[in-house]
Amino acid sequence: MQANLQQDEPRSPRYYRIYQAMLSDIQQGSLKPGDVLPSEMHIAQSYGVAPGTARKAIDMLVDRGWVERQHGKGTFVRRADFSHSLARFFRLTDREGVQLHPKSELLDIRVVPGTTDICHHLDLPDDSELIQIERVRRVDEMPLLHEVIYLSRTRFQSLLNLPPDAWGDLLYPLYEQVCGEVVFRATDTLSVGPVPESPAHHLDLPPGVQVIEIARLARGYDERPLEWRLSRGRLDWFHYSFDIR
Amino acid sequence: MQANLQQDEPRSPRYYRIYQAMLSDIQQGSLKPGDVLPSEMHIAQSYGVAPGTARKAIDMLVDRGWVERQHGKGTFVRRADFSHSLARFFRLTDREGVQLHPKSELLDIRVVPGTTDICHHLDLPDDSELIQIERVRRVDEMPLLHEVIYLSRTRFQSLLNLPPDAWGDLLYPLYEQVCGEVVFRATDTLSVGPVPESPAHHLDLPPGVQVIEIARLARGYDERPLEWRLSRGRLDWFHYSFDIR
DNA sequence: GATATCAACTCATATATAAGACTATAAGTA
DNA sequence: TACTTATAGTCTTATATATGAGTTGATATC
Repeated sequence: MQANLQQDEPRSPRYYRIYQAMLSDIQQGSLKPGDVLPSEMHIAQSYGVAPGTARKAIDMLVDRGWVERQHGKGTFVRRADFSHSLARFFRLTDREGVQLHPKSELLDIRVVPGTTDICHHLDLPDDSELIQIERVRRVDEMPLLHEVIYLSRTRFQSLLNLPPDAWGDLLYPLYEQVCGEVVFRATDTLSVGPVPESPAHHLDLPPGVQVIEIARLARGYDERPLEWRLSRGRLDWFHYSFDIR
Repeated sequence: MQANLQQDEPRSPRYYRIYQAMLSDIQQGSLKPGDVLPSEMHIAQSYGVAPGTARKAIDMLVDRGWVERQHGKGTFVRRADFSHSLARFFRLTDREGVQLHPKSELLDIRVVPGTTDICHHLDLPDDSELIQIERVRRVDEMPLLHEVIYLSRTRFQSLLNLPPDAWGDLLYPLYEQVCGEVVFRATDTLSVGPVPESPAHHLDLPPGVQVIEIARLARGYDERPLEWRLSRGRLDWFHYSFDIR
């Protein structure tokens, strides 16, 4: 798991080199989500540094969202949670303020030849075969979002053999259980454009009206792109807040 | 500036109480943007703690954006910079990739009776008088954004006497120089809606078409609301990206 | 006068150590 | 059995100290 510190880089602080070494352990998969790290004392001893130095390296991993500390128990590789990601865009609470979880309906799954730009997003050769998944997300039977999802066929092959009742509301846990691919972070890009006919139909909208477009590129622990998706939703439900300083 | 630590709260760490004390100095204005903090050694001595404890308190201020360290010089109260805030929403680079800065045209400034919701945003009594400013932001003469800005009349009175040529492209430096009010952070809320007639005219759009709406609440160092503004812009130029994990 | 050196101050990195607080398990007791 | 207590392991807070590195201004030298 750990090795002695290389002194290849001329002068970077010890805590930074330890941070890089532990990050590499996580990215290469020798430490998986949920795994416990060695204790701070063990880390310090195995790298031959003082406890404070090891702790500062762990601080960096915590700040960047790679691991979580639990007082009295240990430090664990963090599993990202995207289960509330739609709540950023839509008011998903009932009259009592309780969180509502959108339901998912699988419309279609098939293998398609990848377009140039999607393959480019996914770091794949231009003509790679992709798995295309079409879904509708609903709250109280009201259609909220139409999603088209693209995955590398070679990495997600086993999704194709999945029985229909195995598809839950969330995809990322499925990716992990069925394909062993774990999403660590994602980049969402918002824009607005006219809705094509098929999404319009599932959203109960006339084709061509403006909808919010949420393009997402999801990446694994090794930063490699795993999934690209385009979600479209009604504008009148949409809002998004964020702080700047 | 500093005082001995109160032990009012039964058990919070020393570094946290020092953080709170220094934050209070900033929020109350005894430390202003650009001011240098006492050195880490001085802070440690004046609070009677070890240097590492004082440094951890400063770490918290740095992490939260209140101060900035400069190696060899000191630690300074940070001045927030909103001059590139539009670049988050629109591609503001020319063909060589150089940043373009939108120009501002002042359309109107007047005193208006505040509506209930705007006064509520600004933490003012329901019928307070407000200063209303109307502007257009342009890039290469192309209208990008129409802004309506609301300020408390009592706090921003001196803006009313400002000669037209004193208005630059950026408002926040003006607020500071003319009114002594400094913006520290802001919350932007994105939505989409139909454009009223007056903004439509200045954006070269037919009234009623959908536009991006950016509602901003800007706050000072003491967290009190200073400004509420509603900006509207063409949808076809708009996009916004962010990371989630 | 122009340049180089030094000294004092700053933050940055690192060590070694101690005691507190939280968790889980094992051992003891009623 | 059910409850309490001890213990070992973990992260957390805190001290005291030393050395490195960047900045600035004063001083010395050419």
